[in-house]
Amino acid sequence: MTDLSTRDLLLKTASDLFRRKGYDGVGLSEILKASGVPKGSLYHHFPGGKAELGAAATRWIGGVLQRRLDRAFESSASFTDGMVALCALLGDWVALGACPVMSVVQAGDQDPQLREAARAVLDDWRGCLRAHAERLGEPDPEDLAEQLLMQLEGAWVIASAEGEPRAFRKLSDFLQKAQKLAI
Amino acid sequence: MTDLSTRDLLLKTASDLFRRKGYDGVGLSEILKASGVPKGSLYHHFPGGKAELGAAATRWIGGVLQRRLDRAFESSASFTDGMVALCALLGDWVALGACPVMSVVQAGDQDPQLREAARAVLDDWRGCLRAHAERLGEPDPEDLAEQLLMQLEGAWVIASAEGEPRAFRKLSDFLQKAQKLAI
DNA sequence: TCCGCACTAGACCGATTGGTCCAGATGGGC
DNA sequence: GCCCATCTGGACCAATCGGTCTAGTGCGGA
Repeated sequence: MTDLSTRDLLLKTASDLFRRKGYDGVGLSEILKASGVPKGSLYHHFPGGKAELGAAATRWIGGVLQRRLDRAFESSASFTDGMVALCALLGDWVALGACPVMSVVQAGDQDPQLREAARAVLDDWRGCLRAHAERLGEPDPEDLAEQLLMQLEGAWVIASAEGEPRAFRKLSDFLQKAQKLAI
Repeated sequence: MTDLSTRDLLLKTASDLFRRKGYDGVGLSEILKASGVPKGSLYHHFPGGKAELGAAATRWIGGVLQRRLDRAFESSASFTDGMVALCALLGDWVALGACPVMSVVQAGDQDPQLREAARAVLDDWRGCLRAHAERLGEPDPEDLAEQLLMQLEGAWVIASAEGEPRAFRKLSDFLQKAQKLAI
């Protein structure tokens, strides 16, 4: 662990490419070329090869995004405000790629590591949403977190297919409208 | 067009495999072996190769699923009832593979046909939901369709990651709870 | 100074990829 | 009976796949 940079560079490059093209859509050679890291280094840091790299990259980018999620909610006065901020953020990032979970789930058939990494990221995000819902005084934070995770993932799929953040803007509108009705 | 069976067999086999493993996770050889169709026939029916087959298979399975969607709503007294029936159906089908849209969106980088097919399927489904919402007397069918499409896609992603239909059951519960509140 | 370990660098491997090509089978219209 | 178009069957191709292996590099501690 003396050299964080090579390992982290691989994680960042790999997760970028996986999110853009999907796990099976990216070859190791492409990751190596983009990162400038030779093959020997990859197999030194990830002896399990592509599958281990894929699982690690998924968890890594999952953690990065979760920290952004936390920040969005911490600077918001209500849960709805936090969700609106999050939608704006994810909308701006549509061009950077799809949801990291979506990028690896279908490759879970080949290697259980990948499916497990995807599950773990979803669980973390759900727990994170639940905690903020509870903190901001929402009733039934468990169900609210589940429902919003669903809507976020769905918006991400649609936005990726359309290549533009329209779906996230729509979701943002829905949430604000629902809040107005509740007041 | 004398022989529909070979072409249709290819479409069915390909969409099955693509939904299970993703577009880039399936090789042509696997499709050919599973269907028993030789390579020459594939390139006769789909001169554009894998991309054309992928786009056609996506639209084909999209149409099949839309017909099931229609049936679920036609035998329901309210929009919520239709959605609940649809959730049950999709929940039972989780093992059959992910959403066909999700299977090809990320491969849209390689070939625009695939992205366009994914968009077209989403548009069809959205239009279909909107029509049923309107027919069943829902106010603002446009937005309702959009929101439910989002939730369905999100539930599908989560259910695929978890390998079980829990997410669809949750979505079903949410919709029924929301209906009770509105009454 | 020199040893030892963590790491880099990339040549090399067999398997598989998507794609091309053509020889043959088939069948309906003349 | 013949012919042409449609379709099938599969050999063959270069390129790329993920993975292995080993020689070399550089640095920290004894």
